[in-house]
Amino acid sequence: MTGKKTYLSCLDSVKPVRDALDVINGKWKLPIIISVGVGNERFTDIQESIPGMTPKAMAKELKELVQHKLIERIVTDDYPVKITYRWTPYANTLTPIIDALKEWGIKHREEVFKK
Amino acid sequence: MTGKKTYLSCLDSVKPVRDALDVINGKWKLPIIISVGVGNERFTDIQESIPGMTPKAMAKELKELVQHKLIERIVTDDYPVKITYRWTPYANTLTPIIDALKEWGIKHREEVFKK
DNA sequence: AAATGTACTTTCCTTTTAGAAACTACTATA
DNA sequence: TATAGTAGTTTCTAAAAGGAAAGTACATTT
Repeated sequence: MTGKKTYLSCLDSVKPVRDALDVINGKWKLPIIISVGVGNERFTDIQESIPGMTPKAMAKELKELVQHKLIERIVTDDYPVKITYRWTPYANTLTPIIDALKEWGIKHREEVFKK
Repeated sequence: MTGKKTYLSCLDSVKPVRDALDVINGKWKLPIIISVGVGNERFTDIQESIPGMTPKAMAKELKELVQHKLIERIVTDDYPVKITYRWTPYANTLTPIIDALKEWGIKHREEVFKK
């Protein structure tokens, strides 16, 4: 008898969820996306809009988001070179995730306080 | 003049999202929740249903999920003591997040391959 | 000339995290 | 008696992450 593999497969769900987490996991990526989403475009603005985030963390996370084509870095070659960050159209596909997390977070806070 | 704070506030969204991430962030927490959700109840079954997860990682993540009351640990005192893990009712509130991540993950994989 | 703003990078250092492998303790089974 | 299953823990080590502070390079403003 093959006495192994008694568990139920859940890879149909686990694999795509992990694919998603590989892109948006971490403390800062979604906050950065949110901040850019509300209209912050400059490095310093984005960074200051998220309490506790250092420029080092910003630079690293932002690079990964640009690589994943969720945010684009735009260099405007005016005399003082201006750099702005914007949502790509692809970033819009994240709104259901952001909304679900936001809603859950609000309810979870209530849940924790009422206990 | 107050020449500071040129950024737009996004804390209304960032704070709850961070509250949510504090609970479900990490590589293994949602996979574990999914695995228990489909019916895996035993430590070894859950662990083996998620490729790459070591028992050490399992034990750590599972403890945190129990602390956050998303999963309960049930000790059945039969002659060989039996330990099972189950979803709490509260875990059900995560399904919108899991669904959103799963759907996005599926589409993202298509997106990556087509390029 | 000095100070300020912008967008980062670099350094230093400490704390976490991650993975492999072995180990424990108990029970049941061959 | 030896092996296997269950639910983890322990040890070791290497890699990664995290935070504070200062630095860079260039341009504008005062």
